[in-house]
Amino acid sequence: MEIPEKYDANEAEARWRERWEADQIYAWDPSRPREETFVVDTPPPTVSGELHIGHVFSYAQQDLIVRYQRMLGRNIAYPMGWDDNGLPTERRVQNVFRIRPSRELPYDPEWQPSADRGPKEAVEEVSRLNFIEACERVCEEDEQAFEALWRQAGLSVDWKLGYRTIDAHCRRTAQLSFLDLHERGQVYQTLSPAMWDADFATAIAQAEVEDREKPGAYHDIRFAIEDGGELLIATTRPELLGACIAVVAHPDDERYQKLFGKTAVTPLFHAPVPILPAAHADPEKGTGILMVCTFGDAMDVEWWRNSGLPLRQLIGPVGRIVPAHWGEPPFQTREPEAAARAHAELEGRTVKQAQRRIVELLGDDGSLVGEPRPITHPVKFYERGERPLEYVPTRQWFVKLLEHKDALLEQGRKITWHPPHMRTRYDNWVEGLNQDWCISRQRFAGVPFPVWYPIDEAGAPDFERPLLAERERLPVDPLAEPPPGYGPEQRDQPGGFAADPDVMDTWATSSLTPQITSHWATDPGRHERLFPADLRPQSHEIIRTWAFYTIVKAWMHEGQIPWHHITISGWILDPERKKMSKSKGKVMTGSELLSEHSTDAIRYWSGRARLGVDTVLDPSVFKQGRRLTTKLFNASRFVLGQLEDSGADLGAVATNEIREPLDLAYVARLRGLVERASGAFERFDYAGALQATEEHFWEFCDDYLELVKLRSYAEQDGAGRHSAVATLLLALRTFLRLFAPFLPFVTEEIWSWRFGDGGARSIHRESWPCLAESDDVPAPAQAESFACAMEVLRKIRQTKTQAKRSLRWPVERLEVRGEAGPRAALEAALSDVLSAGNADPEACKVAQGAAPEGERFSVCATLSEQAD
RNA sequence: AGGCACGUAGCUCAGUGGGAGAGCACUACCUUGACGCGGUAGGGGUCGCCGGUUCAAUCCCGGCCGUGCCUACCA
Repeated sequence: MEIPEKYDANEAEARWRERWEADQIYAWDPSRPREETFVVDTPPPTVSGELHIGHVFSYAQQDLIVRYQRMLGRNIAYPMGWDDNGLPTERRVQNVFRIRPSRELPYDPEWQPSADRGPKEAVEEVSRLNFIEACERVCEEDEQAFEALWRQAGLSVDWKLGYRTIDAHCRRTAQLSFLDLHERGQVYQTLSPAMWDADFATAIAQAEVEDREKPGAYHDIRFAIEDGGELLIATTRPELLGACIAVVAHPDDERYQKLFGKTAVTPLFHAPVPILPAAHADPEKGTGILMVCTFGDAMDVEWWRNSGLPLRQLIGPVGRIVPAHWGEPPFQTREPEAAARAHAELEGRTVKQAQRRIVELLGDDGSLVGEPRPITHPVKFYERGERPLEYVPTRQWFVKLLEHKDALLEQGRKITWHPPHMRTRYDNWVEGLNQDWCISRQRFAGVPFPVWYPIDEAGAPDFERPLLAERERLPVDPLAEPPPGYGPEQRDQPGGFAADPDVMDTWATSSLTPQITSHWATDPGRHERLFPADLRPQSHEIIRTWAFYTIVKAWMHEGQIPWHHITISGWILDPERKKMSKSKGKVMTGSELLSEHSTDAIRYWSGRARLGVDTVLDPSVFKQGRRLTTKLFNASRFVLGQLEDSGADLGAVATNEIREPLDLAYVARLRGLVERASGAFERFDYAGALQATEEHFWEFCDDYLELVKLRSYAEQDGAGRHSAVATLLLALRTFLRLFAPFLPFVTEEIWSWRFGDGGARSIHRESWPCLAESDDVPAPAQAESFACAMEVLRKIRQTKTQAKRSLRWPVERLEVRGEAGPRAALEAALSDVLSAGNADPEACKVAQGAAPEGERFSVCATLSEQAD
């Protein structure tokens, strides 16, 4: 095969991508047994339209491990899924098309989403199904972009194993999971205050909550005490005054002890509320006495639950103040009319607006003492939300977690974490759980609950007796299909049924990715072969969601761990050390960087980064990768060129012809590399393998190649030449395969020239280098020959550089002094040293003598007056 | 506030109980018989600070400082 002079990475990479796809070299073979299989539980990226280099970085790291395993001969099951459920998708669709879903509107088959509607036009309301269609359309476009990126990045995915979390198979799996957990008593429904995002108007789970430091202010508000006197409440949420159900202070707080049992009266609303001791009141904070509202925070919820006091819900599902009938329970008041007047001022306002207004009212009323005192404090947000969470009493489905903490910690310990300290994050999360998993979302684009409720003759749904779908009929859409035993005309009729209107948390589906790939729901035989998976690669911020929930599900359904190993990638940081996905301004897309620097160079950069370690985006590392690629190309060209140019039959040289002392010593080094790189990969330490390989490769080029260059193309076709060529070929075959996971394109290109039969045998299906390949090469008598030869050659080079001569400049006379041991090792390889240094063998003297501290030889090279 | 991790050359990062390293950047030189998308040589670091263990500490232990993340913190 013709060996090109220059390497055109973009051309070669495009060519090999097509070839690999055509040859299906990454296909999983369903006929091979479990023990030969390596199953990857690949992260299904959230199809949200953002494509940045951070994605490429972490997915490339998985691919390194996968490619190593493939070269060990494993049958790889490496799927790629898309997570197109959930709020990120809905939000994008809402913004792109400027539409809002409505539960009331009927489906309009003519309607088409259009991104061209200008920002000035009103937001359009569309039916649930039209909205879902728009979501699917956006996802499909994004999925194509992602797939193109993954292909460009050289991921060795078997695309036939792909899935989308909204496809029928995934919906069936998620619904089956729900039914199974229901049967096992691990899910329950309850009507209680749930953490609520007002913009999305849905409940969310603890795992999706994050704290943000926000400015706020203490407002000191005067409450009357019914027997006379008053107290001062400090609150950051004056707008919840109407929701106040009690006033509490610490039981040991002497300032307030005498008030316990009395009744306070709120300003504006004149509501009588008990003054009670409560352990959670901190005497140091605010005024030491606080109002309990329904609901200001999690503490309020917990305290209310145990108090038996009424629920005065003020904040509605869209984050505005709802109507209230002051004077009627639960809104007891001493002055109904005044309370109603105050409430009218707030009703319909958002929380923020209501706060501003009530502060004015309290000021006018004389109940606000002094000016608000600004503070910053942590406020809980839905991680993708923009308004602080509220607590809204609603009916939600939960998966039991709190009673299983110990078991879940135990499951975590059965999994090998890479790096190990990442398990601590899992442990911290499990230990800190304070709620069960809320899995229902009051949204649209997601997997519906396979549940209906019977409606009694009075028209009220009976939530205690849910009607569950039959397993064989999954997936179902309860909003479109009737439950077993009912007809469609009975929907929402007395004596009929009502569908559960909610969809599941996106994690309720993505926590099943191992079972989705294994076809747990439909194919027990395949499940047996693919579950548990071997590897879960992911990033650290979703340990508490994806890793955690996946462990939960595998344990609840089958008492199993979902995978044996979990690898945690670090983040890519921009030059300001911010996470790439959060970078502001212009960020180069992954595709741009791959084209500019070549995929191999970008993968090299990924491979350099250790698991779990955040990495700054540094183009100098791309450059290093590019340089390595070029060097590999050129060195290979030289080695294989020896075979091409030769009149002699060097194509048949074999390892058993390796006899020269220098070559034997070099093969010994190469064997050390194979052991080191393989050991590193076995520990999932691809970066260690790359580092070892790269170091050895540069040594191979700069030192070994230079030493044997002349011998390898010596005029006479002798044993020395055969030994050199055989060693070069062994080394090249070894390096190419050691680099193949990192640099899949250039290694394949080179492999195809001679070893791969023009690409018919892909390097990616060759076997990983092993010691047996060089077992017929005897151990060197002088193991130090290579090191000694290099030391002398370096000193000759040094002399020439200092004399500002080229490296081929002839050496007229060479004197080497050293001890007997090193001398013997050197002399075994002396002829190679002399030819590499262009020194006259007749004028070379090696003798007994002292060497400088820490070195073996003292070398004196006298350069010729003139070049040859 | 607790936990985990990190702090090594100007930058990005390896590393080990005994010699401080790589790439980039920088300096000088080499016009190359695989490679100028190259090569050779070189300058540059009290390995965050303070203690301890040890014959010996950048590495092990303790404390401190700084950075990042995880968890907690809404009156």
